[in-house]
Amino acid sequence: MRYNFFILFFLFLGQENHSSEPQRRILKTPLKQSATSYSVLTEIQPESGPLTTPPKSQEVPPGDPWTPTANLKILISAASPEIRNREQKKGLLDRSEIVETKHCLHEHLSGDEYEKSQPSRKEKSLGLLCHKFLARYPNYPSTAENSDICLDEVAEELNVERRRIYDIVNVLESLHMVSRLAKNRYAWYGRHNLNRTLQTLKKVGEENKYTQQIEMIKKREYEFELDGDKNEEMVTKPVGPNEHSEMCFVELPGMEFRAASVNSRKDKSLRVMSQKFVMLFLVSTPQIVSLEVAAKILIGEDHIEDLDKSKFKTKIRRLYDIANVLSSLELIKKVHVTEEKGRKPAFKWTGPEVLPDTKPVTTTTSLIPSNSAKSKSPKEQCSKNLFPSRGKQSFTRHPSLIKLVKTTESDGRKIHSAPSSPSKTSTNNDENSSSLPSKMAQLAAICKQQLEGQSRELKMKLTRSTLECKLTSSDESILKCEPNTTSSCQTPSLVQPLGVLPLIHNSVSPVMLPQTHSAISYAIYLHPSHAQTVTTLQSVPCPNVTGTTSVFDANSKIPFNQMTTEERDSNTGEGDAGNLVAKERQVTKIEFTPERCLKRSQALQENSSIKKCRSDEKSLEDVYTTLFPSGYIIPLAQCTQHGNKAIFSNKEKSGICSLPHMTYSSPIAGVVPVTASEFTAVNIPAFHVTPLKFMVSPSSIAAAPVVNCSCLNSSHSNPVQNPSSSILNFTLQHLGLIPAGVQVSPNPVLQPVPISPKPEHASPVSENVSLQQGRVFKNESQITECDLNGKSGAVIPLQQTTVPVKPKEPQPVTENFFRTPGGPNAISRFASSPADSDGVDGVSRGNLFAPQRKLEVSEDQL
DNA sequence: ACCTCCCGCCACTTC
DNA sequence: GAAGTGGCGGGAGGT
Repeated sequence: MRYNFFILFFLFLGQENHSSEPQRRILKTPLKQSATSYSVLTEIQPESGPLTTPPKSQEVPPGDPWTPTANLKILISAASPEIRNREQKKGLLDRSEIVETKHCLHEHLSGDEYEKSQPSRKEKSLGLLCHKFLARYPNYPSTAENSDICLDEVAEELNVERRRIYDIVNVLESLHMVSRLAKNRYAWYGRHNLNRTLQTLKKVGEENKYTQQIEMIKKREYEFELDGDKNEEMVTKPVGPNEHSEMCFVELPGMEFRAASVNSRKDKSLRVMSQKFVMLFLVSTPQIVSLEVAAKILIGEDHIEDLDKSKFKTKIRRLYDIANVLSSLELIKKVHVTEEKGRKPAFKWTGPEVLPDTKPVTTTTSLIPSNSAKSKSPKEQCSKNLFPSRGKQSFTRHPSLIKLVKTTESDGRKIHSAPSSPSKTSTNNDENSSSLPSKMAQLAAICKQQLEGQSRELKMKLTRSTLECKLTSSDESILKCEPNTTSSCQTPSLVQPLGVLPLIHNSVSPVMLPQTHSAISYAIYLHPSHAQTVTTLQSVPCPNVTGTTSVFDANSKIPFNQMTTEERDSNTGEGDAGNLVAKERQVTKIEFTPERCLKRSQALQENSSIKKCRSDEKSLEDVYTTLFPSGYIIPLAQCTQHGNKAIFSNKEKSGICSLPHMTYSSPIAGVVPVTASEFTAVNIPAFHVTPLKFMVSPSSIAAAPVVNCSCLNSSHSNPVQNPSSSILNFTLQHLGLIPAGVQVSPNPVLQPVPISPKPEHASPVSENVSLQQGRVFKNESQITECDLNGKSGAVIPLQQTTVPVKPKEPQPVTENFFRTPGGPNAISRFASSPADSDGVDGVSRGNLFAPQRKLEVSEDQL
């Protein structure tokens, strides 16, 4: 009997692989293209070897799924339903025969054998089941094909409970790959709608500020690490403006749910979770999301009070379910991020790059986060203005409202809906890869526009605007809120509601304080964790990311540090352009005022052992350099060339840019008071991975353009060339600060030993990382140069907050930052140590204040 | 011990 | 009331 199975299985394989047309016609539902089927089957039966020799189950060591016995198991579990299906239709077998076959199998095998012949747990996984499910249908079904899915049929053919099919279908539904037609029946759309859906999800995710939420969660995790159990509630506490939001299912026009039952459970359903999960990937850079963060965000959005462990576990379970299906769709891939805490499961987006939707009307969802309308902060007001035309903010998902609108639109849209017009959607994202040249051109244009606009703007408002605000100049939509942003940046009295504030900061942002309090200009560096990092790997706040967003376009580059090589590779081309707009937008949302910093600091650190914050403005005056729990106030005048020199030389010594492993330091910093002299004295290995953010005094005009050149940097095609240097010169020339043809050395000090990306190249880190890092350091150099040139601009290590700075006077707070291996004393040791030959150590040592998390991303087979 | 996630109970919804 | 859906969490297989 077992032989019969193998024979039938081969028949099955042959049919699948060749996928003959007659065969397709026989089936009620369209078969997937042979390629896919083949891959699926390959997975099911990969190189199993001599199938002609039926294995004896006893001889096979258990546990190896690809042993002969495993083949048998697979045969039974996977092939049998298919065989039955096909043979049924061919009239060779009927159901009774199948049953009989199974029965015979059972009889022929002993209890133990039969037990072993049963598919293992793995072979019954949802992922594999989903593979089989997907193999039944074409990616892009034609309209001629009958794409109805009968759940009963499928369940029977796949030999699973219908319950499992629901799991799959629900996720597919969230991507609009299927839609429910009626009881027990679904329509298969394949991937026709996928790109639209992803675009929409990305947009909604951005609007929902998932990036910031991720950021906050990571920050809180870090704080939790620092402060122990005390802050547990903070760690799990939902964050962001969406605390009270119940984001609902995002629908596409023409894809509305037809069953009320579905609608009634939408809010909790796997569908919504799935969409949110996908959103997290789409708004993250790199597109890696850990289950933990995802679960927290999803929980946070539901109910703040339901933060017990069981809820969390349940969420994780559901996320696994979703992830399995998404993995089968090849949209995500399982990876692991390794940090100090240990190895954490995460998933990496491997689906199509999702470009910002340029045609909002066609992809506008009928749903928006319900909280949108609730926001009243200036920030939210500003945010509202970003999407005035869409009117989405005015909607909440009320079924009656939505249905009213949809019913009128639906029919018409359905006519044009993707399922019936594959060619239309096929031009979308799936072909994104082919649009790279245009993307690059677009990117270049954007950068150019930015540069020009910024230069102009800089001259006019140099002393008034933050660099971040200026960066927005190229973003049309952001411009609308610029007055707000600008004024808020300058108006210390403008205090952001605490609940919203943390989410506003996408990056550590230097803020120019009006020199009303003292003659000293201050740069305030907010907590890096609010920076754009978001994207990043689970609970691995990356200083690079957090610190540089607005200045060095860290969004697009720093995250590279955290990417796997594969990811970096895939991102280099398409990612930058695609993410640029979003990144810029995020950058422009930064609003800082001293009070905000203080308030925010208070809020964030309230339960923290880090209580260093001087939360009155007086401190700004009285304290040379005032410590902020989440940032620094650094008198620019004190950030002397001297200090920078020390830093740079140190970096130089330490082989700075080396970042061989996926090792990242935490962005969390800023709790250590740092004076200029301290900076000077400190050796900062952390600079290895710490992008700089620098402050520009009103009189300094050279630095700002450099800052604004981040986009240029990002588009720079030559990773070896020092982009910052070129940009610096270009900018200076552009601004008329130096005559054309004159080249300014970024850093005379370092000139003899140009900061070379070589160390980075030597490392496993990709060129992107190297470029990024090289750029960062060059920027530092540039800043130094400006300072040297007598401009009062100063370079302030942004994440230097994460820099190992040993406080002159021991403060309790700082203790928290010396938990990293080596302890407080290690600072001096590290400081005095020569360049770290290995970038990893350098990084680790450098981040004495940060949760020294060694982050490694490994990819697993799901 | 922890990670994964299958499995099926059972509440809710629809027919 | 039966059938369809799907939330949910126990607990077992896998690592």
